[in-house]
Amino acid sequence: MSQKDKLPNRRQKILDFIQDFMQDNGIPPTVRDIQKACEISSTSVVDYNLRLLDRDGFLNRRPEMARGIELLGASGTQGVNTLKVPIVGSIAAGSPIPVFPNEMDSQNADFDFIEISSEVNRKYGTVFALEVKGTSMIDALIDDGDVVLVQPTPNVEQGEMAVAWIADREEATLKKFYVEGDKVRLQPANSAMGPIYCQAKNVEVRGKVVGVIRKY
Amino acid sequence: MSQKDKLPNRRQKILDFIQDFMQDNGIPPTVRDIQKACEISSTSVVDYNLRLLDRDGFLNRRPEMARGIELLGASGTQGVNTLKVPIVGSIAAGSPIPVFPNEMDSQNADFDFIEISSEVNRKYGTVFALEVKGTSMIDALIDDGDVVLVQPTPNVEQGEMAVAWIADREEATLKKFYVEGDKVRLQPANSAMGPIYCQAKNVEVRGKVVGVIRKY
DNA sequence: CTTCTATTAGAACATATGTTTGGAGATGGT
DNA sequence: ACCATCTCCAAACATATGTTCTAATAGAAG
Repeated sequence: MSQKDKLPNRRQKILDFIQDFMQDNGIPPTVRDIQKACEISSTSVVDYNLRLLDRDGFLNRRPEMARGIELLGASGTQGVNTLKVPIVGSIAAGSPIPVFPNEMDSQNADFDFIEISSEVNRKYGTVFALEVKGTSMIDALIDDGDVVLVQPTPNVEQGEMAVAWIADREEATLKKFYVEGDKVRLQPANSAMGPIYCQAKNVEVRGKVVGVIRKY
Repeated sequence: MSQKDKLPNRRQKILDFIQDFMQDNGIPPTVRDIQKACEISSTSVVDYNLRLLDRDGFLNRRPEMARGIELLGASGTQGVNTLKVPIVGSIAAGSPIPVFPNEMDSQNADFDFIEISSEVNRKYGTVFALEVKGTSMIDALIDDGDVVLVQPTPNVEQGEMAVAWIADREEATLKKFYVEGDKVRLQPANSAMGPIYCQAKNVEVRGKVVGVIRKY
């Protein structure tokens, strides 16, 4: 596939910050904004990393233009205030997860969509949606059939709900995420189900849950 | 009310250009961008007019910040496909409910808003939102702090979640609704709480819950 | 006609911000 | 060890961009 080699830490941090900054301020940050926020010693390092991010297609840079950073990655950086988020599939403990929306073009008719306000997009960046199958997260008040909004990010805090990919099983699950030493505990929110323990390197966090939508 | 006095030609032109520019480029223009586009002889004139536009509330300027223009008003922030629904208040078993949004004008700053997609509006008509206080509906997977979307309607099916107004108590509650003969049973979704029985004519259904939104 | 305010002008100024340069550590392969 | 490559660093550099100063012009008000 494409380069899904996890982005270098610093570059990921830069990307995340740009996204945050644009959510908060509506305009892209300057090189020096990034420098301060990511605690980078020199603007040239920022420039260097931005160039690579540009080369690898994560963003566009408009030369010699103040705040000339344009984030790429589908979901249009501006304009319309409603987004159609693909419900890329369903997820439950033990069920396989389908393709991931890295190169998803919104035209693809194979998926259902859910309309969300761009407020979500401004706040979390590109998100996708998964329909929850089963009641493994019932104690977290997430029911069968609910739709969870997932922000694709490898960074999850202790105890946050996350979509985790377990490499050797080739399956994804929705669980609360805990790092315990070099292992990872994937905790269902269902008293009838036990946690899963994995080697940390065997688990890849695909994103975290930022919202739940239920329709009656 | 405010100055409907038509905006001076030049200032209108500037506003229009800023809007167009942001539409096309995703970021605000510079003073000099405006100067060229609007054929203004000097940047100081642009600055002058921007200051007035700022003063009159058409935009915000962030001092000494490149491209620090932020359009205000209906023009920029609000899109066609998004609605702002007032969160008219909170609701819980036993709590009084505030004014109802019949003649609510969206200007009223007393309320928070939640942005929803117009899809909801198409499907259910005008809806309003209530923040849920307490855990009286916890068994229905509605937690404290969740926001429920309510469709104002007197017609509720057996067992649907509804906002009920109990006349003689002068209070509103969020409950599951059951008609039993000439009485009405208002059933909390919390095993620790018992149902309320009322005379049917004493209960007025204000609307039913059509959705739940939760943010983490 | 004065006086005041609103607006325009041109130029210079101050700094915010993108870009470049030369070099130094890492790290991995040969 | 040596070389290649990636990454980082400090400092300068160039210019993009917001801001200010002074003066001129046009109406409106008195």
